[in-house]
Amino acid sequence: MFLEQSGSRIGFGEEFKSMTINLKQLSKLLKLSPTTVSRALADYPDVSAKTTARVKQMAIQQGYQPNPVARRLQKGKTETIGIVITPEQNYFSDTFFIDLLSGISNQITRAGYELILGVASDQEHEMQSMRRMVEGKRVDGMILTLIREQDPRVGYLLDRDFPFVLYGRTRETRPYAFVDMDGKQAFEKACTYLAGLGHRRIALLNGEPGFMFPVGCREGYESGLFHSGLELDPDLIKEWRHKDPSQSSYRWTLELFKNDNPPTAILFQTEAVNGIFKGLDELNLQPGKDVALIGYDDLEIARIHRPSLSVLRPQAREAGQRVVNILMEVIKGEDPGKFQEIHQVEMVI
Amino acid sequence: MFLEQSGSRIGFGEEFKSMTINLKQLSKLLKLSPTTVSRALADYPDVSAKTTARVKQMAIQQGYQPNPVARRLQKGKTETIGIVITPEQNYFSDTFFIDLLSGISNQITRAGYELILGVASDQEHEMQSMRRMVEGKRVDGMILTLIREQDPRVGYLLDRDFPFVLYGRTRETRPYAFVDMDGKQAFEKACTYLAGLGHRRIALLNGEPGFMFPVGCREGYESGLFHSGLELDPDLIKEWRHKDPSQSSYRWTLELFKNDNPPTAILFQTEAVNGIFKGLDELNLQPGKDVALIGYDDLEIARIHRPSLSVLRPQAREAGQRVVNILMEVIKGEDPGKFQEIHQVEMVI
DNA sequence: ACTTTTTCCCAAAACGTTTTGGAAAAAGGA
DNA sequence: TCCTTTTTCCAAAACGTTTTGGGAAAAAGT
Repeated sequence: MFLEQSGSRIGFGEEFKSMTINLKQLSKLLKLSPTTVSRALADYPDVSAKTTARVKQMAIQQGYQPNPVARRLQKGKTETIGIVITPEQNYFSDTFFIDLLSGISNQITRAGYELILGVASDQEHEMQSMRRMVEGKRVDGMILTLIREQDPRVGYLLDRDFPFVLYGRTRETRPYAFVDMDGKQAFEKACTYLAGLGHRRIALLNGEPGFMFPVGCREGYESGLFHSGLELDPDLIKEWRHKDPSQSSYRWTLELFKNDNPPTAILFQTEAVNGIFKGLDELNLQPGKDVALIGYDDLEIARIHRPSLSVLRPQAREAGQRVVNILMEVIKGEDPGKFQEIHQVEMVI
Repeated sequence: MFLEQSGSRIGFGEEFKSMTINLKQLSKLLKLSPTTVSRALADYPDVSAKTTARVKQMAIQQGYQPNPVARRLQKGKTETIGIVITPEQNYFSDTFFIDLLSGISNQITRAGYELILGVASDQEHEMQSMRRMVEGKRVDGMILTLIREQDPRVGYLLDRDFPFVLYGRTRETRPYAFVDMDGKQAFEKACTYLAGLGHRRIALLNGEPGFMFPVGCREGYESGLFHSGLELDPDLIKEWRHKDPSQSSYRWTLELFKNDNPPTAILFQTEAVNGIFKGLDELNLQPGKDVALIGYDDLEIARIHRPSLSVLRPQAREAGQRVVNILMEVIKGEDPGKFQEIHQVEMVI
């Protein structure tokens, strides 16, 4: 008996392949019209509770899954969201971006949507990839990250009234939806904290101008200095370049300590971390001991250097989920201007 | 005159939105049947050269793009490839994975296909995400990365004869398509190189068992030792864990130097790099000077520590392109067993 | 001039859903 | 009993392509 049962496993592969049941086939099995079956599965009230139950049971038993392509055609939606990333900018230097992506992806799946990914080597290809998605009717909405102060993508999408949400902000007068981290508040908090510890020479190793995020960071830094009664010294502000974050931040670190009155603390973003460590190493300065460091992002390197390093930790996963929820509303036709969120950033000492 | 022309820019936004021309509308414009227009655009020989040209010109002028959803329904293909990544394993610690992804994405776009991305938090969700894609008829093929020795994903896909290609290898007797890096040869080369420099105590900080890649690395390491006439010392082989590559490799680094006869060189993969540096730092050992290091992957940290560090650099981008090309063949019905490629890895001193 | 071939085009069907606009049957109200 | 309302179902159309299976006109062959 038992042997026979397990013997039935022979030819299993074939069974798997035939598991793609049609709506029509399913309705034939149930002796109902495709219409009724479709409506039963969608819980329409105009099909009796009894048949609804019967239909659903059979659907499960037969492993029926509606063909998404057919549904999309009929519904006139792609049920798809697009995102384009660029490798030249070190998106992936830490868990931060993958956390964001994780939040985005999971929420999209929960909505029954798909996430399609483009990888572009530069700004031009980035635009090209996005246009393919938008003009090729491949997505219902776009998610934009790593936003520049002047970002042509935003104007492009606004011009054709195409749904999108920014992770970040840009300089644009027309209303648009975004979720942003409060870099200003984070850097202000960090700066004030360091001043409270007695630091009088606090450096900022900031991101490249042109991108929006460093703007807020600098504002927060300056505000933090001001509220702590410290003077701003332009020599303590350096900007690493996106092309080579490590190299440039390494050089700027060395530069900072050529100063007659060198810094005792450095504020920075993720991308600069390796360069700074290399620089300090070369100068025989102990991070966290000779120089206090606070970085923006849940830095792996911070974790392993714990407890010598504090971090400003954005809730990337939650932000990603919000971005998707907002995008769904915008796709439904809600006014994008209603969705402008600035999330607080936690400081972990 | 000119003023009038530029005046026509008013209401441009509306024009953009109406730019979605239909095949039917296009054919009406051309006074042709949709059939002919469709066939003209697809370069069928049974439509005259003259009309083909006329159709194409009008298509461009009107910005016509065939609706991909409709095409997919008719063709019975999704024109979509799926990939699932998991954040817990540090995919993104270096440019390596983004390079691979970049190669994959670009080649997929070139084929007119789409790449849909799943992000799974663990092995179970990884499987779940893949099943959604496969059983939900959302993709024509899958790409698998970070392969385990025993990988349930491979069995699953083989069972239902679903097209897929591995980046990596697994233990499976049935034939399947893969592109793999020759980790064995790479580590053998590196080990031999170090021995040639006079190193007699070479350590291996290897990946977690359970994954396939470290298996080859270890084979190469042992083979390299053997051919250099060096004896294998089990105390010089440590394995970092995927859960916390930095922490575990940091601890193992310290452990390695507690040895009465400590190593003078370390071989490792990307993920261990931060832990090793932290460990060496704590031991006051200069990387590249007191201890020779060779890492697998085009490590950013290696680049900034240049020239103190050598690397084994996989051609990730090219590999990604190959994976896609192979997958396309498999989708067409080619025998997957024909496509089993092992790519050489370059050593950069 | 008549047949045969070639060239060029098209109407209709199909892909698998969902939505629209009823229609039949059952129930309720007088 | 007859009319109205409610319940429950369904046929047909639609979404925008591509493919199938011709068919008419023009060109070529005899």
